[in-house]
Amino acid sequence: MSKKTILVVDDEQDLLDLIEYNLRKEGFDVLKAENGEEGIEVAKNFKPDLMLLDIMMPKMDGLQVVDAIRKEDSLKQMAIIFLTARSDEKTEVDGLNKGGDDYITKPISTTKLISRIKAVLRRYDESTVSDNKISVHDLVIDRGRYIVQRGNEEFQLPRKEFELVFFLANRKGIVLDRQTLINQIWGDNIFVVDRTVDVHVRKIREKLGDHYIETVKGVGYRFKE
Amino acid sequence: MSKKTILVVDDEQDLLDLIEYNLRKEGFDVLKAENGEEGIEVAKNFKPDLMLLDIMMPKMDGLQVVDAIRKEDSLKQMAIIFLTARSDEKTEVDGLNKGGDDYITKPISTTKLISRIKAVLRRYDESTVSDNKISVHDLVIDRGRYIVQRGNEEFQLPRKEFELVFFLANRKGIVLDRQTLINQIWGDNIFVVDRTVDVHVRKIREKLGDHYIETVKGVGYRFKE
DNA sequence: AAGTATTTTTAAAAAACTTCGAAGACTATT
DNA sequence: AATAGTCTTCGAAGTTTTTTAAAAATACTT
Repeated sequence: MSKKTILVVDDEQDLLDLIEYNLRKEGFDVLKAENGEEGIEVAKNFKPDLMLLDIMMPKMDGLQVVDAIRKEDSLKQMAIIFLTARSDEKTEVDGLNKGGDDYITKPISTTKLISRIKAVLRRYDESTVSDNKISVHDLVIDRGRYIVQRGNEEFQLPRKEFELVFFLANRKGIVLDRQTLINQIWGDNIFVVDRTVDVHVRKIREKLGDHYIETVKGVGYRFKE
Repeated sequence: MSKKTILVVDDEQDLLDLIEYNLRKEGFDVLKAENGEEGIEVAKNFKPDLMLLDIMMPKMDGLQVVDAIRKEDSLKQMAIIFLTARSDEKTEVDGLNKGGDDYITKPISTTKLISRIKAVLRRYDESTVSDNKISVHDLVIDRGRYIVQRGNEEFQLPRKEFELVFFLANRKGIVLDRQTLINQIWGDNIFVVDRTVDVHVRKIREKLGDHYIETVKGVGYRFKE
C-alpha cells in the first residue's frame, strides 16, 4: 500500500512542527496549514488521506472547516480526526453530527496519536477499496485495474505514467508545478530532475492524445477542465 | 438486492433517532432498542441483517449481548457493528474477538456510518453467495475438489497454486499487489519473499497457459477480464 | 526580429522488475 | 527412513520502465 498523506491544521506553529516530525518518522507524507482556510485549500489541491484538525482556531474554526469539506464531492471520503483542547462535552456533541472519525485531546501523546491515525486509516482502507476510479471527459481511469479506458479502447500505462494521469485527473483544472508532482508521485525525499515529469507527460500524450494534459508555461501542468 | 433491515441498540434516545433518520434516508428498514435485553428480543423476532450495537450500556453491555446472540443458531450469521465511546485499543480487540464485524467510534460521522454498514453488508453477501466454485472464461475452478477444469481436461493444482488462481479469479480484472496476495493466501504474519508469488504464478501459467493471469509491471498481478 | 527561457523530442544509459532454471527445505505418505 | 510431490529461495538473464542529458522546437520579451 502506498504512502499515506496527512494534512495537519493547527494555529500553533510549534505543535505543527512537532506533529510533522513524528508523522514523518512514521513514514507518512505531511502537509501543514495554519488556519482553516488554508487547510481547505491544501485539502482540495492535494487530497490527503487524513486530516488532523484543530477545533479551536481563530477566524474559521475546525467545525466550519469540516462543513466546507464535506460539501466538496472530491473530499467527502477523506478521514478526519479532531484535536480538541479538552474533552469538552459540548464540543463532543457538536462534532457528533459533523463527520469526524475520531478525536484526540490535547496535550497530545505521540504514541496515542500515531496509533489512532493508523487505526482510522486501516478502517478507511477497508471501506474504500474500490473507490479509486474516476471519469473525466471520455476517459475512465481505474486504479483498481490499473487501466485507462476510452470507449472500447484500453490503455495499459506503466506505473509512473498511470499515477501521473490519475493524480492530475483527480485535480482537473488546477495547475500543478513539477516539484509538487514529484513530491506527490515520486515521494517527498526522492530526488529526480524535473525534466522527468515532462518526459512522462509526453509519453502519456503519445498514448492518450495530447488534448488531456495542458502545459502552463513557466508553471507546470494541468488536466483539462 | 432486497431492502436490508438494521437494528440499532443504544441507550441514548437522541442518538437512536438520529441514526434511524439517516438510515431510513438511505433506504434501510430500521428497528430500535434501548437496551441489551430488548435488543436480543427484537433480534430474535425480526432477524435483522445487521445490528448496530453500543458497547457501553447500563445493565447489559454490548459484549454480553453479542455472547447471547452468537449462541442463538438462528442469529449466528447476523452482522454486528459496535459503537464505542472512543477508539480504545483494548475495547477494540475485545470486541472484534467477540464476533463483531467492525466498530465505529463516537462521535459518529453519518457518512462514515453508512459506508461502513454498506461495506459490512457487502462482505456478508459475498461470503454467503457462491463460495466454492467459480467459472471464469473457459475454466471452472472448484474449491471443493481442488480441481480446475477446462472442457474435459482436469488440472490438479497443488494447494498454494490453487488458492492463488482461485483468489485471483474471484477478483478478476483488479490488480493485486504481491503483499496483498501473500497476506491473503499465506497469512498476515507469515513472512515469505515476494518472488515466491512470481514462481507460483509461473507454475500456474505452465499448467493452465499464460493467458489467464496478467502481469502488471511494478504493481502486481491480475486475472484477465 | 533577435535573444532568452521553457518545453518537447529523441536517444541512450541506468534502474527496476519479472521470468527462468535450479536447488534445497519441507510434508505427507508409504 | 525413503520417496514423491510441494513450497520457498536464490541468482542470473531477459524485459520494460524510468531517468538523464542534450538537441530541437516553441513561446515569450524586449
